[in-house]
Amino acid sequence: MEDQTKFLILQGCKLARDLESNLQTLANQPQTSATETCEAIIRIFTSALEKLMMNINCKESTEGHQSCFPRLLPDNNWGIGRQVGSDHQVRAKLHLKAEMGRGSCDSESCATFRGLGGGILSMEVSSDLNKSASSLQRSRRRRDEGQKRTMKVAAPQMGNTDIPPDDGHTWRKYGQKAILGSNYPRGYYRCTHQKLYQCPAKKQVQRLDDDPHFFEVIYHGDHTCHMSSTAPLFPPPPPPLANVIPMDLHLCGFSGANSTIPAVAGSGSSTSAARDDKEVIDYPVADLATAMFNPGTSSTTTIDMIFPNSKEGK
DNA sequence: GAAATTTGACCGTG
DNA sequence: CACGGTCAAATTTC
Repeated sequence: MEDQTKFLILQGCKLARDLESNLQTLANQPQTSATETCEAIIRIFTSALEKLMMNINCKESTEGHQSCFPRLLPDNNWGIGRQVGSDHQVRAKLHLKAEMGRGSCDSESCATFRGLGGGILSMEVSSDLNKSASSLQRSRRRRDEGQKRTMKVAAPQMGNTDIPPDDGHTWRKYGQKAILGSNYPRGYYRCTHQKLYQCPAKKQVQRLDDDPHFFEVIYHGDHTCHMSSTAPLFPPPPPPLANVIPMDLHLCGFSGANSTIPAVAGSGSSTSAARDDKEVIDYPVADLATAMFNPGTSSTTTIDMIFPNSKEGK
């Protein structure tokens, strides 16, 4: 069993122990607290199971890379990803396949959880450090050094549906391109504070061809501008062991710099602690935050928990 | 008037 | 040479 899988299982066990120890407390709280914690546990164990299954499939089939990826995106009632088909998605898929093809699947971190309230449905972390240095020399383009994180984000169904949900940072659009084979243009954003703080963070946002309700958001580089934020949206490149869970935990980053829901993020010490201490998992908070940013997404479970009457009146 | 966005051009990579 | 990432001038928004 690979380290990441062990890590997932251990995290699940820890969360279960926490639930056990806090059961009396939770019993006196709204039922959603226990429910969400249970869901978080299920999510973690499901991810562990997926990774275990993925390993089996990867080892069973020499061209089994193809069987790896779809298992990461099970089409179950948790509403997570689907098979992808458009060109750019195929490219992303091929990228992942290539990465996964190097030995076992743990050469990359790839994790998909339930919709987390309809927000990020899947996430892929990849490092391009292995690219040849010769391709990084000139000033323009192909400067892919550093981490690349791909997220699938549900588009808001209210308000401006043309932009993905706020991720807690301020971005400045510097370009837009029509992408061959895609129906929707790709937007290029960099951190607003790029000049002031030499913040290298960038992101690309593109609506998915086969599911316009979702965006593919690709992040490049980490924020070095932590102006009003107590912690970066994404931590420094995590050690391989910590790639899966912590990255999802940084959904808490949605309550970062310019968050509109500080109260939620600050409702417990676990959110900020999670950034520094990977022992702490706070999926419910992430769920809450994401759900609040995505009030009308396909995964209504969490939002329904928060606002039982949310279905009506929208 | 500053900041953000738009958009055509430029340029590197494959 | 096509494609895609970035630049930068023009335009819009606040």
